[in-house]
Amino acid sequence: MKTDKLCIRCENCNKRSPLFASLTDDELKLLNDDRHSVLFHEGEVILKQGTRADYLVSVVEGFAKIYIEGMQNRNLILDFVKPWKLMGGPSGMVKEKHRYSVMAIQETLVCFIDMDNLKKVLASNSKFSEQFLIYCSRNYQAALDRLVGISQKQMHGRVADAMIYLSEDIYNSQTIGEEISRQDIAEYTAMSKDSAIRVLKEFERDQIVSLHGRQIEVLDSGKLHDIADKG
Amino acid sequence: MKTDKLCIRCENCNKRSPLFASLTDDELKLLNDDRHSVLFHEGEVILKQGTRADYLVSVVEGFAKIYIEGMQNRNLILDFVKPWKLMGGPSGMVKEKHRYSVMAIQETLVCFIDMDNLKKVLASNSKFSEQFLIYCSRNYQAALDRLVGISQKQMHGRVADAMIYLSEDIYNSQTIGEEISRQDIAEYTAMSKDSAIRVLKEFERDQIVSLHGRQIEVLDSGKLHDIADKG
DNA sequence: CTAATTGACTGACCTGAATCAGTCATTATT
DNA sequence: AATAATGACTGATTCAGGTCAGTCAATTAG
Repeated sequence: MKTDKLCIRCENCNKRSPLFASLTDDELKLLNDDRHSVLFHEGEVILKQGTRADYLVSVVEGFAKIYIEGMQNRNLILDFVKPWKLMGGPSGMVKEKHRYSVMAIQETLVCFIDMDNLKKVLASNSKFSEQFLIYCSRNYQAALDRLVGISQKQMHGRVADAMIYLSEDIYNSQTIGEEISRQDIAEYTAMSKDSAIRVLKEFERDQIVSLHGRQIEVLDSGKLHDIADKG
Repeated sequence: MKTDKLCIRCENCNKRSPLFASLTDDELKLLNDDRHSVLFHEGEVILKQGTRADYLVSVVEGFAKIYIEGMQNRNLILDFVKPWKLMGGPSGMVKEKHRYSVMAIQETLVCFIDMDNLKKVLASNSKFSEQFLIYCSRNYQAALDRLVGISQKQMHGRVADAMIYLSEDIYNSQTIGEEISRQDIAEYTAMSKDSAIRVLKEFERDQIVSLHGRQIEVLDSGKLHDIADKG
């Protein structure tokens, strides 16, 4: 980890979360107190499940995954994150331990914002506080969607969901980059790595995707949506 | 549905959610505008998935279940609710459609609070707004816990979780009341009704619970926790 | 009082998906 | 250059859990 990137002060930072748009300069200055930014390399843990949630973490640059370390060393990937996703909020609000870990998938620059300062700003700016609440609501709704998907769809549907999510929401492209491993797909879809590989291969056989090493190209997004809807 | 119960004004209501404790009389008066309380009978739908989320719903008296209507007519019960649980908040904040339905399991009295009034109060009272945010965070964390439980535990562990939750958090008693059907347990644990029955019978055989019709008595809470932890 | 319905329960069967034991290709190590 | 390690991939096997068909007891309807 090095800290030599130029994320000096919140007020000037053009990479800040759009959520922070409604803040005044003074409020940004407050968030800037005790704030520090750190560059993480691929595979490094940005935030570890079980540690005290003293900071709100903002992804400024790069790519990471949020995952829960469950039972018997099985992980469940909650989300893949790019700028400008905030993390640690929900746990931070209740000053508890983090319920998930975050790991850099690529070189990733993040900002650690002191939770007490965040709370002060939330108290002083009701517009911001409303937006933060909406932001948390969306996280909740996403969790509910995954709950239904994981509990009611079977492998093909879940992999289709993952392909759709990755290509449409994360990569905004037909091709899913090679930073996502088969293991990641398995942990995102709550299945074994072998099964994930099998399903992907079947999708390839059926001309739904084409596989080039780790890279996945979506060929037939329509069919993908069908499979995702059918379950 | 009838509305003849004596839930007249928020300011005097001793049954209001403890979350509302930090509100002033004026703020309660604001929430009271357009507020209405309704009594629902067993089996009646209090809140229907897909309808516009214009109200925050507060359970004042009774017992209900929150569930998502998923694919192929399968439901997933998110939670059993007693007073003074609030519902519809997260969807309401984003003025979207409700992501879940709520059905009365027993005769249940609920209060519908206008979402715009709630937003005004959230904006005016930062203490309340913080508590509401914490409340939403807890919902989110609960969803994450269920996500891990459902995706990583197998039947016995999931049923054990359900038994623990129902007896320790909902009923505060060794015995789980007969208003919970086997189907409910199946929908809460994301498994088929037949499998739920099977596991419960096995628990009875192993002296972990005893079954009297629908009523379930927890005999060995320690063993239940073991099973829940092992998965 | 009988017939129909409902929900708990059970055994037989079947299938989706995990596990295991490997191969192969690629990258890292000595 | 040889060796080890890693990750994608595959087929065979195993098992958890869903489905189905049906019984029984309790309630409801005619």
